[in-house]
Amino acid sequence: MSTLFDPDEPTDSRPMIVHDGPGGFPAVSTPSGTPAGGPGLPGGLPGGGAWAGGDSLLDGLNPEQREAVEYRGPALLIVAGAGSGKTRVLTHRIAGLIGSREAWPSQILAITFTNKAAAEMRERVGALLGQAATGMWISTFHSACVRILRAEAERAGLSSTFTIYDSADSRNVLKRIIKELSADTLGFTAAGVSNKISKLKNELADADSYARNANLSDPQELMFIEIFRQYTRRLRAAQALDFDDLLAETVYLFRAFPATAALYQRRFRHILVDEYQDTNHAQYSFIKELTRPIEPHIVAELGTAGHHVRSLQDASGAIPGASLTVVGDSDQSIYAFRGADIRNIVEFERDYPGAKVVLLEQNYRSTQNILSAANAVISNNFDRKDKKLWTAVGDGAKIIGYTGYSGHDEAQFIADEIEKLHAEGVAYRDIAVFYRTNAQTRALEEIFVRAALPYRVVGGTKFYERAEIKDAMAYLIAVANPADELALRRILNTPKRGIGPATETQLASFAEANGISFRQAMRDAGSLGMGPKVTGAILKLAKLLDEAALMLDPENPAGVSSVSEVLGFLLTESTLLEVLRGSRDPQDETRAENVEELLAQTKDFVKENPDAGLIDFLTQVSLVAAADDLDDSSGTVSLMTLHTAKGLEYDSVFLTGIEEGLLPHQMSASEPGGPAEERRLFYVGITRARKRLYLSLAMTRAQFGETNVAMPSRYLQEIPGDLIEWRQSPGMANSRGGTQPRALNARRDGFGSRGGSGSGSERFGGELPPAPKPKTEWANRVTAQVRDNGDLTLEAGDRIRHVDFGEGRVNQVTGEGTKRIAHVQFDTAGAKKLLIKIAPIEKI
DNA sequence: TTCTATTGGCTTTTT
DNA sequence: GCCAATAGAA
Repeated sequence: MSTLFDPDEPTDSRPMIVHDGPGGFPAVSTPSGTPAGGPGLPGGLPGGGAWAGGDSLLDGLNPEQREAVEYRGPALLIVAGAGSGKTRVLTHRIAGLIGSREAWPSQILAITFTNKAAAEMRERVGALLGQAATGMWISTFHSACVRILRAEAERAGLSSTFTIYDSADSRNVLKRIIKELSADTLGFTAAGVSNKISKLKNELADADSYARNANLSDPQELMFIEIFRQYTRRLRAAQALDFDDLLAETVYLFRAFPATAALYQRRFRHILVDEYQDTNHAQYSFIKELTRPIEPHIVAELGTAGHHVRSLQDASGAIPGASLTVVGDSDQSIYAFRGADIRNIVEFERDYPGAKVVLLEQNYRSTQNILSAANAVISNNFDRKDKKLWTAVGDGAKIIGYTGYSGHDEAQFIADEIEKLHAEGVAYRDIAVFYRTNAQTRALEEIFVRAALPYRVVGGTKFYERAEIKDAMAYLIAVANPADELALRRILNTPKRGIGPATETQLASFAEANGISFRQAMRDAGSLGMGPKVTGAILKLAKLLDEAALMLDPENPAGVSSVSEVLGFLLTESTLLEVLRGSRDPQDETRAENVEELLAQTKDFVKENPDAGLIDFLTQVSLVAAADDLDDSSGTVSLMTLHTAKGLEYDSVFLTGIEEGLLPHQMSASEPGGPAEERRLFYVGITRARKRLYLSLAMTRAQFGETNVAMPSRYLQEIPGDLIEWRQSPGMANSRGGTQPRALNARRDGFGSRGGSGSGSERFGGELPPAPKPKTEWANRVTAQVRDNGDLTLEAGDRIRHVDFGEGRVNQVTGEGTKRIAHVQFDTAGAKKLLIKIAPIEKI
């Protein structure tokens, strides 16, 4: 073990202890102590010699991957097809930079889109380097920005305790503004405005810059600008930033204060960005600012301020821009709707002249059949660089296709197939079901619950979006950031304390009239002349918050309490938990459990981050994403949207709802480039599968409680027919139950009539789906009502009748209480597992 | 003020 | 077919 000098934080230079890592990191200190990156350093790794134990970083990499790991220069673009091992390349590249002593860990900034990707990268770099990984910034765009903004809050004109508003919070604020301005009469909705503002902020526009280019004679435009202004003002007043502000404010900060930017430009010498195709303009600018060279006079300033600059300077006294590595695949760009600009990656070479480009096309994930399907689909997108994924692992199983009569029938097929796979030894955790819209989960969940299939929905209504969690969090936010009016209003009458909207308005106008904060107005409620009961309630709440704030005050002689202690105090004193527990609404029981879960989470947080405070906890919660809480070790099938599936992989993948109107989605049709983006989405879904891929659709789809006819997706015919084995093709599904006359359908030309290769005529049975009549004869019709069989007892040998599957014999009963499962051999429908409590069955 | 009943509006994807 | 917002009654 030895002590190395490391120019760690931009504001101070602390020595750092480097331990011998398990990988045998050589703890040899360089007396000069400056492996500072940048030009002038010898390229390449010192012959793998930096790696004890002889296992070179390059072992097991193909030539292109090696090149991507070894290349040294100002800019590198790695075009990485799906499953081509890009995370491996990135982590090895980072490990190489550090292992060869070209860079200190603290000089590395690796950016990903999700916390999960960041965690995985951190873990893998850690495995390669051991403890030496400490000090690196491996984080998402958003958390990197939060970190910078909190550190530089004063410069940015913010409180370092600023709150982060999620989209629901923003919409709440907008809703109030729209109501106050009566903008709803002009057709403004909170969601619509929120979208537009978000788009503008992603383009680094604000209300003023937008107003400059707007047509001011248009009342709609004028109103929008007014809403935008008010919104900005209110967030400022509440010391709050929305998601888009985090990026934009950081860029503004860097542009306004070159010396502040220089701190980070000096520190981060190697910047790596994952999923570059999904960057929007703000994110692009953030990276652009960070890689900007530092001018000599600012370098001199830094030097005088005691920052370590000498070894970084070039002949002119400037510090050259950091080296930038970006990884991406324009075929996997699926966030254009959120402002992602594919040009960022397409024009990278023009943007960073002299950039090196490495192409990774060998796929290590999927079988050739899956890749062929993916290639075939994506090749229909013109204006793309041709790129063909290939693999050495062989064809593998065919893609399985299935057309259900309804969404429930489709779900039943999936449940059955999953059980089959499981019986063959595929673990549940290696199976995933993808869909385009969250609404599709309903049918899947209904069937999965009945089939007693262990599953979990990734994303969807997230834990932290639940009302009761937001309530509890609002208490914490109100303590951390007293300026946050939104949080205060939220908890004002939760739990019910008799403070209605009338009182709320009174408080707000009192605050405005006297130029005090809402919180102060609450403290002064006594002088408002309201009823004693209401006044008392307000004062009690204000006192509670003040007491909680005191618990966190570093000046408090009683010592500083932890986040969990404060939350526990707030929950008890506010009686929030007590009220939920005592409620007669059965759902409140779950809500109470959720709040208790939150409390448990704060305890874990405190344990894992002993030095972190309330603000750190709130930040972490604000930035967790859907895919982040994905627990790989859990033995459950994962359900998620195609969007959250990006970056993940599973042995067996079910792509559901491959129908017109769903994929491509109705809404995308009107947008320019919409259908192409939807195709990429389909491509992303296909390429998640390692061994088995299932494509399923339904002939009718319930939507808004009405069943509508669904047509096979146009993308389906782009897959060569011989790659798919149809268990039930759209044509077969259609001809079920005899030959009824077929309705001519608009999409006829797409299917069957086109001469496909080989099995072309097989593909959809040659004909198109008719408009199916909602008949009860369909298999697996599921009634929406939740059945309750009460304490129906079954045991092996019993015969039962199932609404859909007919009669069968119970082979075995497993599980306990409400989770008892009957394993039934049906006479005609085969073997099924059923959850006894709710399955539509009766004993005979 | 709070609880209940009814309506209306809605669904694309998310850091 | 669900949720949230609204209106009306206690």
